[in-house]
Amino acid sequence: MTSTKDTILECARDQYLTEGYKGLSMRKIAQKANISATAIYRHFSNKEELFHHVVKKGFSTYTDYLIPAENEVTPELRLRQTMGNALEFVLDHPRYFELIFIKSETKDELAQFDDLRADSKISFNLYSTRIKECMESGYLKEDNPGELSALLLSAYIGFFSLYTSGLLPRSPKEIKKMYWRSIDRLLNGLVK
Amino acid sequence: MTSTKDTILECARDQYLTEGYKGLSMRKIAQKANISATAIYRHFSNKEELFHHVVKKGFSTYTDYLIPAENEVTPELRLRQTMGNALEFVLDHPRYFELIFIKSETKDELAQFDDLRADSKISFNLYSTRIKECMESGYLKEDNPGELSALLLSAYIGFFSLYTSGLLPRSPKEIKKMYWRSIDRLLNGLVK
Amino acid sequence: MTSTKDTILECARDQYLTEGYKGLSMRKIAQKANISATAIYRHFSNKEELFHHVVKKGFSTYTDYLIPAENEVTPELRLRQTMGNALEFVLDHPRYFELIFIKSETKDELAQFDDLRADSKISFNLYSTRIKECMESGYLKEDNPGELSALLLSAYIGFFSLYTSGLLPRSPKEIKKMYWRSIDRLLNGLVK
Amino acid sequence: MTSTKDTILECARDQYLTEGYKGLSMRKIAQKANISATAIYRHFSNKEELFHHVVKKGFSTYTDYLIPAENEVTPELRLRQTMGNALEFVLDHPRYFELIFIKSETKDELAQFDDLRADSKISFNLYSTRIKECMESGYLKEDNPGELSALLLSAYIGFFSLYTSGLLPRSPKEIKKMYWRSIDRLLNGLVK
DNA sequence: AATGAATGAGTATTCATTCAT
DNA sequence: GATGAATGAATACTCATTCAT
Repeated sequence: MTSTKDTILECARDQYLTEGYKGLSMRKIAQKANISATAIYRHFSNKEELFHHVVKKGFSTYTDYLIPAENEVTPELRLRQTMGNALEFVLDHPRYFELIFIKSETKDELAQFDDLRADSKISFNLYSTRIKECMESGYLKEDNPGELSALLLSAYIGFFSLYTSGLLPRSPKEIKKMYWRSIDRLLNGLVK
Repeated sequence: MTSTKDTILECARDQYLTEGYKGLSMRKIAQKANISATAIYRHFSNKEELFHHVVKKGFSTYTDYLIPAENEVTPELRLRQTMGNALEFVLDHPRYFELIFIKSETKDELAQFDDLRADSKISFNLYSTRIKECMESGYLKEDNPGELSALLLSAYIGFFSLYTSGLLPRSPKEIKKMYWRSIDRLLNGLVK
Repeated sequence: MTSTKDTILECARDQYLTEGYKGLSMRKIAQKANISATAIYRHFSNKEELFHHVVKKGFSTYTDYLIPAENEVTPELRLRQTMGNALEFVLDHPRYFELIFIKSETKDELAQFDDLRADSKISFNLYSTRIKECMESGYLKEDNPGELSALLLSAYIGFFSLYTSGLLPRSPKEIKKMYWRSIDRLLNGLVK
Repeated sequence: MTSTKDTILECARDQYLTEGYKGLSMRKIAQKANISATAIYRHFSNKEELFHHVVKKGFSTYTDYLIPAENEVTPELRLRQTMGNALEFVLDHPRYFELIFIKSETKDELAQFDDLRADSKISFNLYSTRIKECMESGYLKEDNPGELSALLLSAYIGFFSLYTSGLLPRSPKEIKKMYWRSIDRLLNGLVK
């Protein structure tokens, strides 16, 4: 019951997620979607726009992972749950992680799109909000919340950048433990 | 007196550093090097091998930045100097930074090459060595040196990944200050 | 109150007049007419037929310029007014001029259509009529009216072919003067 | 023994001469030349440049027809021979005639190229020279030689524009006679 | 009377690579 | 060591047109 437009989008995402940007060709997408190459242009005016939608989908998927953490009962738990959800996201969708956080290949194009930059800020703000709460509740020391968010996000991105590069243990079990140990080391200097 | 091989390598590097991966075509490299496109094949069996050498050059450049930190007189200074040199590296050669740390576009190919993974480990070990020293000297708490290196490297990579994505302040002056404040926050929980 | 068919025709004409033949695509016409591309096929069986109508419109526009010259009071004045009106036509509608007189791009198709050839003859006959009058009135020497029409028309077409090619002065003022001087030179050998 | 470059050029010319501009596609040219479509790019950097060469060839062919008229013994004969050679040119190469004189389809591109405009002027100057001679020798009345050239050229272009449009007699014999009669009418008003 | 979806053939161009010289 | 010629596959994209609704 999915529309052709959605099918194209999914195929483009899969294509990107498995083959990377250079594997993202209109022809290949069409082939996967079982339509003619030109039919794509009925739904997306060009490759750029199509990819744009793929990226947007990546951001919304990421946000969908983070948001439920708001249901936890204390600021500290909300912060830790946010980090845990971010962990799940990258393990579930490593290519999406690359797409929205690494994306060196598309940075130039993305730079121009205000909506994508806005999407970027959303995750940033989710971290900020969690951190502000933790400062207000007395769990974390008073500090610049923006810079602290940047630090936490940096550690997250860098950690899984190393992971996707194959420089850290591959096993999900091990990497999860190592992730949490790293978080603890980090928070260690930030708590009151 | 540079050999043709070196000229090709330099041109490929420049091409990559200015135009990114999609600008790295044999023809364009040859044009820059003032030779015929096919002449490249005398020196490199194909594009992959050529790019491989470019990446290797990136790693050695990075290592060349880090190593002089060994001349500092105390473990703590050596650690801080290492981090400072890493900062200089990314500001001097943002494309090389991307190439060797972000490189999502080439990760698949790189994954197969043991020598590149070895190069990756070298910088890792430089961090490890600095950190071990600091533990021995009593500056840092006893901990797993490898995981601590990973954390420091993660923060570094993630921080400048955000920077090259345009999500952090652009001015070198500001970003340097913010970098050091982040390092301090990080070390804060790690020192004795 | 214009019908869709007329709207399409006008848009096709505008498109042709501003963008030339290569800009005359069904999609672009439809876009301008604010209808779907396929809706055109309700009114014209294909592109060829649509273009055919555009050309017809060009001819009738041209004829509309020429005819009022009949109101002048003497044969000589009617002849000169005809030439003056032809001048105004080409300055007002250079693309129409090309379309109906130059039209090398569509000649093959046009060659088959009797109605268009008939339209072509109309302007020819307008000239012939004027010239016959001038012979009867004694203004022009006795000669073959058809061949004289062809000569006058040739000079007209060729003159503005050079003009639209940029080989003659561009300014309307200058080109008008030059046009009349050329006419005088021509008539000089034809008058009694 | 013709080089591939020449072969391509000839095929492109033939293609244009028989199919017109819209038939001038790189693929079709390559097919005619029995090479791969991409091989063309070894010799011409793009379609525009290739077409540019075709046009140049058209101009030089035209000039090659006109120049021998210089061998005639009197100014009047040289003028008439020039006109006769121009006649032969258009009957031998009607498509070249269109290409260089009608060419509404390529006017935009040609407008930018100084060398082509220079080529255009050459034929113009050949006429001018002939006309100046005839004024000096007393065959023609004193007048503006440039404008007279334009008039003669206009008549020539317009006449054969009508001819290629099918509005004049098709038979070479008839059209030649009609051409000369028209020339005589024209010169009639210009001679002393 | 009109639409949206889709198609197949076509466009110019770029690419890494091979081969004979 | 190096070149010029050539290739086949690929690229994004446009076009006129058909068809079911």
